[in-house]
Amino acid sequence: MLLLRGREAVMRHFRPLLRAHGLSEQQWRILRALSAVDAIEVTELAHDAFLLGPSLSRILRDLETRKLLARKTAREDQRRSMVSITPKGLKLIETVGPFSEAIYAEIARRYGGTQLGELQDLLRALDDSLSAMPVRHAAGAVDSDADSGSTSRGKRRPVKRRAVQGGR
Amino acid sequence: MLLLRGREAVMRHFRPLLRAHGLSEQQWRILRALSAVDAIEVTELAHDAFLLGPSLSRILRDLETRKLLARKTAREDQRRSMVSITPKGLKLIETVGPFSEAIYAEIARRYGGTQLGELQDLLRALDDSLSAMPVRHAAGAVDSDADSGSTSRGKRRPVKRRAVQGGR
DNA sequence: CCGGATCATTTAACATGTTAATCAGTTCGC
DNA sequence: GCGAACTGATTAACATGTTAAATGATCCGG
Repeated sequence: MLLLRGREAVMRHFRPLLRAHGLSEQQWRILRALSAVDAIEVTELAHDAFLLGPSLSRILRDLETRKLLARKTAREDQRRSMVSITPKGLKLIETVGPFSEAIYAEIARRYGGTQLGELQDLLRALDDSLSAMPVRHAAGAVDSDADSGSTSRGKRRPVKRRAVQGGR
Repeated sequence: MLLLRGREAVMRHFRPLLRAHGLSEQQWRILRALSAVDAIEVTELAHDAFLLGPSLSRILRDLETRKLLARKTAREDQRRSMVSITPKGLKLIETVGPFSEAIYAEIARRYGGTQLGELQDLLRALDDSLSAMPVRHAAGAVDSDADSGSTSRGKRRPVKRRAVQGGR
């Protein structure tokens, strides 16, 4: 909960800037990630921008339409699609970047550089600790009621398919 | 970004448990908040569970249908709606709670109680620092292109209505 | 009173999060 | 080579996030 509140407290200061340039946080993360490389696969980009495939897929479609990035399928493996930022996208980054950095600097100034560094260290350590921790699968949970509602989660009708993925 | 990753690292361990009992994170936060009070107004609940009104409104509708909570409009002010948890909701909390606490304890054990405490302190301090910081409104941004896309944000057509709300 | 302002909540509309399913391209065993 | 299995990306379906608008109730100044 504190993590959620902390993130919101930070983003509250960046959102107006991004919004004024027609960007969402996610779109900004994508363009930033792209600006650091020449070209990148979609899966790798999803990792870098911390987005799930479906979200990324939709946003790429939009940003491609807006000509902020370009895609071309890799020649050696036609499943892969290589994404790269366009000059127009780069220009946008260069326009917004300084303002973003100014906000970041102001946050660091208010919060204190030392604390900010400590916080980052602790967050990285948290990530490391928990990535090594196995996820418990809640065996034996009963869930006697999850289907009595009208729009609750987990209500998709099970399609009764085998768990394997072959047979497309 | 680190805040986002940190939160995801934590929630990854809770989600399977909640899911097995037919609950989303948000629904869990709502029930937890309700279990701590007798009855509460929607706006106050939104604050406690850190949700925006519209999200809360939808989820309340669902949880009410599932009989995990109940609503009744306040007699002194019919705009206000008082929300309270039902016995069924309480029972669910009591069922899931111990497992949730076990997961939390395991996280604390792996990460270290001292670090966890420090992290919490730093997050609270961050929240405090930034809540006192004014939000800059990005005056002068040009946004020459935000409307060239097909599904980008901020593209709702302005309805050209007066800003006042009277006249019903 | 009464009509405009304000307040609490919900609805609307669209973007994103999330899981499952689909689709197309590739790999591998035979 | 060919078909089953696998992989990368997208689509589908639904929940939630987010901003604006609508709705109904209360307040308040004349």
